[in-house]
Amino acid sequence: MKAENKEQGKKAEPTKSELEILQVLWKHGPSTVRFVNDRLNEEKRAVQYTSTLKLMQIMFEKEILKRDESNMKHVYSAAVEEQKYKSFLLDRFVDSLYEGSAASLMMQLLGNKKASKKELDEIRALLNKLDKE
Amino acid sequence: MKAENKEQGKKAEPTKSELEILQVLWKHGPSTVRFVNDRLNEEKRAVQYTSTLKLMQIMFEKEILKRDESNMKHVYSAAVEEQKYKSFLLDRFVDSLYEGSAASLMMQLLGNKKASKKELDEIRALLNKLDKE
DNA sequence: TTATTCGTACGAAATATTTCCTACCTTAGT
DNA sequence: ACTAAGGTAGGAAATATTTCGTACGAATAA
Repeated sequence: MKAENKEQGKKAEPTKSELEILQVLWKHGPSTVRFVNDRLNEEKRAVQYTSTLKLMQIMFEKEILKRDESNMKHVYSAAVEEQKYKSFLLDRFVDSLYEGSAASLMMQLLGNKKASKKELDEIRALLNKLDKE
Repeated sequence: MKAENKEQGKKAEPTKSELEILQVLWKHGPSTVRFVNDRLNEEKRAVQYTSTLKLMQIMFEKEILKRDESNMKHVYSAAVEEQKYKSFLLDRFVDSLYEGSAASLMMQLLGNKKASKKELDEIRALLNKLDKE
């Protein structure tokens, strides 16, 4: 983290660990460190309580998380909106890998056959909807 | 980098900087460090020659890059295939942000209106093609 | 009241990534 | 032969990220 970011509280690139924490908070809503840590240990990997705490404190300083300090058990929540944030990450991903062409990315996804028939139908429906607008 | 990875030459997560170098090599084919460094300075940001050199040497050790040492000017190339590698990164991206649902990602992309009419048509064509299979 | 439990804060270490300095070698030009 | 230009290698430092140990305060049970 550059000093610039720390001081101005700019949104920085989330690291893998930070993203894991965000996912827990988006999924379960405002949570204590203990809760988040438990979820990480259950769903991801072994990690000490204070490691999770520290990371969440850092994310709070970076303004990626908010927290309610009125109780001893601080309750954290994502300061960034899930959809907006994912859009942002997605755009950056598309830019860095596909030079900004969303279609290229989709082609690749479709080519990967990662989507089920039902999903394909949903996509087609959405395409048609976009067409009419 | 874990010792494990260094010793076994496993493919590790590419960092932002590493990805930039890969992009240059994918785009221009086998290149010298000088060439890659020039492209980075032109297209991305100021960076010293030896920084690029070092990074490419590290990537070589990690087996992300290959190199031809028969001449004094080593010629580097990507050891990973562009499409395969991007697929791999894309899958990981989908897994980490959309719990593996490619359709969710596409919905979001389409919702973002990042695709032009022409691109949408291409996508529809691909969808139809997949349907017939 | 006392001890145990559970919380936060903070510092430091471990790990990873990125950058640059310096040494030295080879090639090309004079 | 000598010098300049440009190459590689490798170490060290700077920066970033992640993890954990320790200190200590607040709540709770005995």
